[in-house]
Amino acid sequence: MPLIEDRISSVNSAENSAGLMAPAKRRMNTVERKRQILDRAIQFFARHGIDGQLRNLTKELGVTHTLLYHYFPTKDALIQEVYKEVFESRWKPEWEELLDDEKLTPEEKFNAFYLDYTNTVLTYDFVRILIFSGLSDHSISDRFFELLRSRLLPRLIRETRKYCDRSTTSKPTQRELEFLMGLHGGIFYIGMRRWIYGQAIYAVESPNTEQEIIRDRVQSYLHSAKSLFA
Amino acid sequence: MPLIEDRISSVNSAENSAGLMAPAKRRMNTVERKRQILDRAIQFFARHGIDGQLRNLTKELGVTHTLLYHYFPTKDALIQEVYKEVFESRWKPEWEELLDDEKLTPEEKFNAFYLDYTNTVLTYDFVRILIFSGLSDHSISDRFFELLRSRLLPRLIRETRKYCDRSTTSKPTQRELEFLMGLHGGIFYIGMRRWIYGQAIYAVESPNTEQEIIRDRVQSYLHSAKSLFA
DNA sequence: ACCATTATTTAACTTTTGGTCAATAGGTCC
DNA sequence: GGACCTATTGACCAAAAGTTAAATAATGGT
Repeated sequence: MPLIEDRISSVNSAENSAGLMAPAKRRMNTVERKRQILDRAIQFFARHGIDGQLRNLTKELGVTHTLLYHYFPTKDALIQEVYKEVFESRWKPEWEELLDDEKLTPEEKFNAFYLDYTNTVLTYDFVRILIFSGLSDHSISDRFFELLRSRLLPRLIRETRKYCDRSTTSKPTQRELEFLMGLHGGIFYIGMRRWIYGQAIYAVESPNTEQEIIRDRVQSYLHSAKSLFA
Repeated sequence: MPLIEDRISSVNSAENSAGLMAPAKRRMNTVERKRQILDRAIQFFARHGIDGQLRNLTKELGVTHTLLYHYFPTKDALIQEVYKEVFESRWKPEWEELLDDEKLTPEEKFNAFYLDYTNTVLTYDFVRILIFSGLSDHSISDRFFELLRSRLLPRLIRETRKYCDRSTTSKPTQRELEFLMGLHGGIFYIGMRRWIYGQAIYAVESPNTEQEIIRDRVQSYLHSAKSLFA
């Protein structure tokens, strides 16, 4: 199944055009090499899925596939580390602080949060790996949604209610949550279109447009919440 | 990578409990068998992805994996037919008629359309296969979005403008389209949560809830469009 | 009942691919 | 420069998985 993005320039081709001088083999120190492998593995598995072949991954690195086993006991272990890395490096605890900030209005919080969320989460690597995980063993997607559910959604609902001048004490209703998921999903869908379906979304080049898109939707969400849950 | 949904009961086990009587082997006629294979293949690849193994697929069918080659020249050909089948069987031309119906208000159209769209497109098979395709060769996702873009979006924008009492002649702006994609993506996200992330969405059992969810979002969308694009 | 047809299976081949292990060689320390 | 450490490789294995070809056995027609 050829990937559509497969214009990957064979990276290991440090092949000196002369074709004579020795490969200039370099020995890396352990931690550095492991880091390098992990970084490449993230991109690689994001692109080809977890069924991507180790030999192809290491080709990009310019080493033999057996070298992987010096750093990771098994392919699955590598993938788990990829998952862990992607997952842990993308979740920002600051989001919670932002949403709890006393000095911001609900609208400002929504805008700031979703703009940052878009730039952090809606990346090629993250979106695709999240979905690959969801399609197979759920190992990241479950963890990610659990954080979303417990840390972010309650705060977002609370801010929504604040915006509507409603009491923030009672438990969020399903209807409120679903309405919020409409906004949230609509924004996540930007990443889907961009990194799964390969659609050119204007906002890639112009952060202004992206900001405008989010602002429109947030405003719509909050405004409608007011009349829906009045 | 074990699938989380793997409680598949081995279907071929028509194994008579006695364990004695002959396998009662049946010869199917060509078209019938091909149909059967294709149907199973859709479910199978939706569940396991296009990397699912032919031997496992045919095990579900109770035949040898080599039998596939009697009906399809190669695995890839089978997958292409699966794609084609899924794609063609799910797109409803009636959607266009519905959106063109003179007797319905924009709001009625949006509600009716997205309710039907949800029930038709947001199925296990379709959502997963669409995404598997998007992750690899884009072979269905491109075609699907092209239809969406050319057949549906212009009509939805037109209805949005009608709702806002605006002229429907000029070309849709990016901002309008993006705002619409917010609604659209939010609804597609329902399918994502359900069939990719494996979240229990309330609406599965209660069509009422689902209808309510959609109605809320559509109303919000139309209402906000009025003020955004006034 | 026999024959031709073809759906289906059996056996086998090939390539791919994760994984092992002993051998090699780059780097560092003395 | 020699010795030691270990990053890196090359040869190899076994299981997995797509594919082929010949053998087998239902089925339908006469």
